[in-house]
Amino acid sequence: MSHALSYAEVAVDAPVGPGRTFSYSIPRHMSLEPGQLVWVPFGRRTLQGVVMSLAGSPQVDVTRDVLQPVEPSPVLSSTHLQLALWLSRYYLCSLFAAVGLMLPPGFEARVRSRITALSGKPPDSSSQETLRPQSQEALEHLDGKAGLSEAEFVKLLGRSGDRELTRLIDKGYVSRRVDLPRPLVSPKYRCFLVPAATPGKQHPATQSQVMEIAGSLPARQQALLMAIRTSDEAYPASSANKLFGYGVARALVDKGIVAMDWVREDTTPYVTAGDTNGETSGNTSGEQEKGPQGSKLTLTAEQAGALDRIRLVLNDPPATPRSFLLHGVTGSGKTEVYLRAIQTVVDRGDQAIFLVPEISLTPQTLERVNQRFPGRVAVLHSGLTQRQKFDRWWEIREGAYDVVVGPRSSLFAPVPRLGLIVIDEEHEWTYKQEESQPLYHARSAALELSRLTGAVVLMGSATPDVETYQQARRGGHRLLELPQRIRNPERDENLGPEGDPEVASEPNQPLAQVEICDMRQELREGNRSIFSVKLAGYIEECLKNGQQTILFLNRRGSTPIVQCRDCGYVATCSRCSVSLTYHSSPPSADRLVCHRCNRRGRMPRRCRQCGGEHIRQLGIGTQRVLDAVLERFPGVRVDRWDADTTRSGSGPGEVMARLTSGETQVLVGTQMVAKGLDIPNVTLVGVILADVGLFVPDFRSGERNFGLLCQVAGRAGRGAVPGKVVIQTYRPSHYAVVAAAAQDYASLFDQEIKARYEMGNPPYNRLAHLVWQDTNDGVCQRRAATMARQLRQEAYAQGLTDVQVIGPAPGIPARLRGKHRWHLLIRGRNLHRFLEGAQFPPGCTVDIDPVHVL
DNA sequence: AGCACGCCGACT
DNA sequence: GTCGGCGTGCTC
Repeated sequence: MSHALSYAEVAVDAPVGPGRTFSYSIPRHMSLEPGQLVWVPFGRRTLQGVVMSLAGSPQVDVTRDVLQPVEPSPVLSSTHLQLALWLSRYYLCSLFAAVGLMLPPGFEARVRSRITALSGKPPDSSSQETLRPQSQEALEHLDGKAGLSEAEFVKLLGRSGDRELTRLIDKGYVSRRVDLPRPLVSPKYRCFLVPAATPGKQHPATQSQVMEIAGSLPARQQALLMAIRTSDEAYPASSANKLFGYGVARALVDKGIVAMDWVREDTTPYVTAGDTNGETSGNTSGEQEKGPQGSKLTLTAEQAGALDRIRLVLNDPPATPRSFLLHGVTGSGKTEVYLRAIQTVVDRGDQAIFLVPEISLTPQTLERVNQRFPGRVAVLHSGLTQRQKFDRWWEIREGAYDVVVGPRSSLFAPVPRLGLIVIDEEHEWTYKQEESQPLYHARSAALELSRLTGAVVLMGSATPDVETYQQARRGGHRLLELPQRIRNPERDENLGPEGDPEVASEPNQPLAQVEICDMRQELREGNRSIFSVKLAGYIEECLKNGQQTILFLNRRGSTPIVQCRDCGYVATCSRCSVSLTYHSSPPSADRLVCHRCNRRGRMPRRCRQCGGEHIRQLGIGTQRVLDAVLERFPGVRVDRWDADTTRSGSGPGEVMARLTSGETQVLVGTQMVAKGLDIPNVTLVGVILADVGLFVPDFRSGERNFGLLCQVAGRAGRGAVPGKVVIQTYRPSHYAVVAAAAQDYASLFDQEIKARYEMGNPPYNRLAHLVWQDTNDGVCQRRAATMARQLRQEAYAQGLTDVQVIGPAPGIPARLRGKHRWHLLIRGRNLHRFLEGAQFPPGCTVDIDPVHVL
């Protein structure tokens, strides 16, 4: 055989550039395969890495050996390795960071090094005097001990202890020993004893043969054999040791009479939706009866048409594109289409991944998936213990489930034959990871995974992301429209009293009646209260009829925006057309600042548009709304639900309970009340001030507010009485408000896409968002500015006229956890080619395709 | 991330 | 003169 591939290209757990691997030699008699997790030496350290590929020759002349594999066989498939490579290059993160998304939970580990004293003899005793007293003390502390962890010892050494430690090691006072930890969680096996199929190696044992052999055995072995043979269930090896003594089982195994059967322990029962419901819903009592596999429901013509088109692509592997956007109004039966598409894949022996924005908000959807595929659904969520996550991972890999349901990270579940990826509520920004590297979007990653595997992607939404919708219109996805609500709701058959957001709760139930209320007019008529005459009247009526009201306040807009109360004008940056932010404290006291390009201006005393003097910051807190309710309607039982309530005191459970029981007459809340609440007795929803949030200096604020207002409006009138919605605003003509009131996605899309085109925002350009954070504001700004200069030069040098560098500007919030933030936006048509070569310094995070640009 | 190498201010 | 600050650069 020709000399084998004796080098491994390894993605090392170090912050190195995108796609970068390091070459290691594979020692003789160690065999490695791509996808294996290994320990490798890296500089002075020992780190984990993943073997990306094997090679006949290394990248450099001198290589070091792979130390050892973490597990004997690969943990990642070649598909996942390719996906990781794509993620790393696209999102500009280290290859290991990307690979880390796909590793079995609990496998990532760092070495723990221990410091031990070297017995007595410092090589040259003259150096004894040069030791710092603190080091002397630390060394004494070490005497007679088995050693200290490196961290503890460094702490003992005091100031710049790490440097002192290397000196002590070099001089031979102490030594550092590294142990490679086993994975935090490793597979747990239980050993069972079974009668051997082939005693005496060759011939299958007949009953009499076994009895014959048994007869000649020592008494204890005979007894154990009988126990094993007569046991109804698998006989655990642990009982054998306990009851018959250690080594008895061993003897039987050695004689080939009994075999050991290692079974991976199933520590978790199959999940049912009940596991994840928590307290979010007043659930159906008792066990849900397991429905038949198929549904008795007949599909509407539209649903059937959509499903046909999906099946056509499922059955035609070369067909492209392999992605669908299912645009269906609330109640149009999208979930039924998902379920049948999944059924098609499952019937041919493949699996599906079903992504949901947030597991706790979708109990009804979970319930339906579980009913359709009883016992074949793995629900992944943050409530699982490490152990449970780990076991679930291996079960999925072994093909124990047909459907994996979960949040964005579930996309990387190791399903063996992926046929379909469903992305429910495709527009939700929880699909973008924002807190830790890689800052990936599950939708983009799913599309890449589809390219790699041929799996079909099915995205659904009532209010699609305008970028997705645009791509669908351009042929990038196949567009499926479900414009009609279905007439024959299935709630009575399949669901508990909580109903289903997909299905109208009453046949032919009308959408709530939405009214826009012009607060400028109210002011002109002398009404300075936060309630319009109309809303106040409706609340009163609602109270009188014993119905409940939800008052919604957009909290996202805690940004101090400046608005004219007479005409609704909002101060915006002339260059960026995002709203300006009012600064009251020093460096730019009483100024308006653009948080995109950092342009600054004076706070106007009069409105630029109408000359009026009622120009001021807008913003109302939940507490103020609460007080206003009590003032206007004394004695009314009013409750509050926002981030503060959730964190402290009476949790959301109590708030929910009071609302469900009908005790609460008026609920004041933020974002949290917009999603999922389904209380039939809520007949009125008031949006206190739609303008807040409409003008957050982010180009997506219009789109986002449209979605939010649509959702809020959906909270009213879910019972028998038709609902009413009042949207109060100083800008009644704003396209997002008008479109939301009419529940008209097409209109929102047309205007939004035009604005995107005019401002050069996505999808017409791609974006990268760079954020610096530092305790020192000046340092932070300087670094961002230096980088901006370099990037502009580079773009100029490469002749890329389409690349723009915007900023730096202070972030929003300008300080976060004690650190100042400055940010920079890079925009361009072919942004990726430009960013490929760029180097980003530490302290700066790069967010490709950001969903928030603040 | 660590840990080198390297170049400037305050101390034995 | 050194010790030690932390600014770039490399680790197969």
